[in-house]
Amino acid sequence: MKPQVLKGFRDYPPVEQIAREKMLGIARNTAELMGFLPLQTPSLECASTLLGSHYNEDSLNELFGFNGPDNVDMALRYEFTVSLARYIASNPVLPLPFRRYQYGNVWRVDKPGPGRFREFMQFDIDIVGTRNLLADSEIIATMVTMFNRLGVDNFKVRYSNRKILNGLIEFAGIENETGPNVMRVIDKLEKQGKEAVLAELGPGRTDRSGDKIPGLQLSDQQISQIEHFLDLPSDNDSAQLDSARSLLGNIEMSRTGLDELETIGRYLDEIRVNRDHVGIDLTIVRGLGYYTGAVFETTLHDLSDYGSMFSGGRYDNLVSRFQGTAVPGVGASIGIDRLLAALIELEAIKQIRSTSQVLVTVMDRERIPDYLNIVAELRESGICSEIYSGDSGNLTKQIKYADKVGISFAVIAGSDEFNQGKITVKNLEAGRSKAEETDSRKEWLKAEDVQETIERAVLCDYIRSKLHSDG
RNA sequence: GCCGGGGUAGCUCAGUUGGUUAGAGCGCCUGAUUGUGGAUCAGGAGGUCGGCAGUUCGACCCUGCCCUCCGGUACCA
Repeated sequence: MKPQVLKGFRDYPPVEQIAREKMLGIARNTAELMGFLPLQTPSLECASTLLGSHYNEDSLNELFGFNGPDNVDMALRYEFTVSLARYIASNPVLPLPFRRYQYGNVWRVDKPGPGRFREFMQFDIDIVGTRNLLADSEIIATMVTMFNRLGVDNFKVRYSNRKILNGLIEFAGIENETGPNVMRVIDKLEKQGKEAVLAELGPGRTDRSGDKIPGLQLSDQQISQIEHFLDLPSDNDSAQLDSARSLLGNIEMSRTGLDELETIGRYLDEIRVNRDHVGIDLTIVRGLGYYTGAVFETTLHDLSDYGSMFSGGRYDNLVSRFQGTAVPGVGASIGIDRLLAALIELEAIKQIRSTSQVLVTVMDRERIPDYLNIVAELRESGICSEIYSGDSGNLTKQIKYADKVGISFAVIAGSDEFNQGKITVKNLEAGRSKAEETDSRKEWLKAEDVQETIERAVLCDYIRSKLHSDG
């Protein structure tokens, strides 16, 4: 049968997975540096837990659900927030606020697109059980710290507050149930442009492929009020606050949102977040319906077409489904694979093909015990290494293998070396650069520095020093 | 979901206005070199032309349906 992977799923080859693990390690360390606790929850949850009040045919089709063992309806999680809510509801003695991070795969039955899959990894940080804006500020500070530690410099976390726009919607006389749709449409501003957004607020539009997109049918006056808001100056934070206040200052809800933005900004200064990396952007709304306060997105200036790398916001009705009383929270989520693609593109992360640094070749099968001893010694001294474990092969084949999989050093020992208590170490990296200098095979094979025969006793020290000098 | 474009060797693609034996580059394997990678040279393997059905004396090519990939767009708890 033909080997195939499921639509929307993919393999992560070693070269990618090595980089991914490295990046995840940095993300985990940063989360713990900022005082978040690790939590893992099951991949499968009860269908009723995941869907709650949204349980209907449409939502059921959007996740991987089935009737499982013991006749239980279950589904793969599509995010972590519901599981977090369930965890909190079922652990009433949990000290609040609860600061947790969680990462892992989630699954959605979306149409796969560029960089978009049905199984993908997310990394979430949340602080639940508090309305204090210190929590919002901590989430943003963590986002900034994480990017810094990932080696990214040219980025910005932009934030706003849903209350500002909610106030405007109320003021413009837009019906409550249309509110979320307005948010959803404004969220397209960056991708589709202002004209498309205004058209969708009104009569609708036709997209590039000729498909019709229905509009929200707002009145011209309502649309122009929203347009006015979107046109507010966007340079510095205080200018944005001032102009928004003069436009919406007499709407109480908007005023509250603006005050909150100001407070968060102050906290961010005091917690020493670099001002270059955070800023207010009143056009940030986020498409999802459940945000109630702060909302934020992170873009890389060098890769703005990649979209937001890390985004989230405040939700104040998290756990009500499970225990009646709402638990407020604020959090953010990274799309790990999108970020990895970006880090590779920016060369912020090195692509390494092999975990082994040394291949111990097997030249003489009678000497296998000696070769095994050499690998053991290398490993004991902390050098990642492997013995050539192929079925057969002359030295050519073994060196070729090391070259192809990207191992830097080959240890070679035959009777010449064993009789003299020596060992030969070939530097494949050095050989790679030498190859560019000459076309003559003989010359290349003889090149200095590519290979050295040393005392057997100093093998580990020798390789360690070489690894160091290579960086 | 909707609109559009593709599927020919492991990869990137050429090709045939329907005709006998389907090609290239790269990659892969073997050897020159069984104690040494790259380059070079010599040789070699690899294809039900996405699937099924139809039209035809004859289909990789035409028609229909399906699968799948790509681009756009919608929805997204």
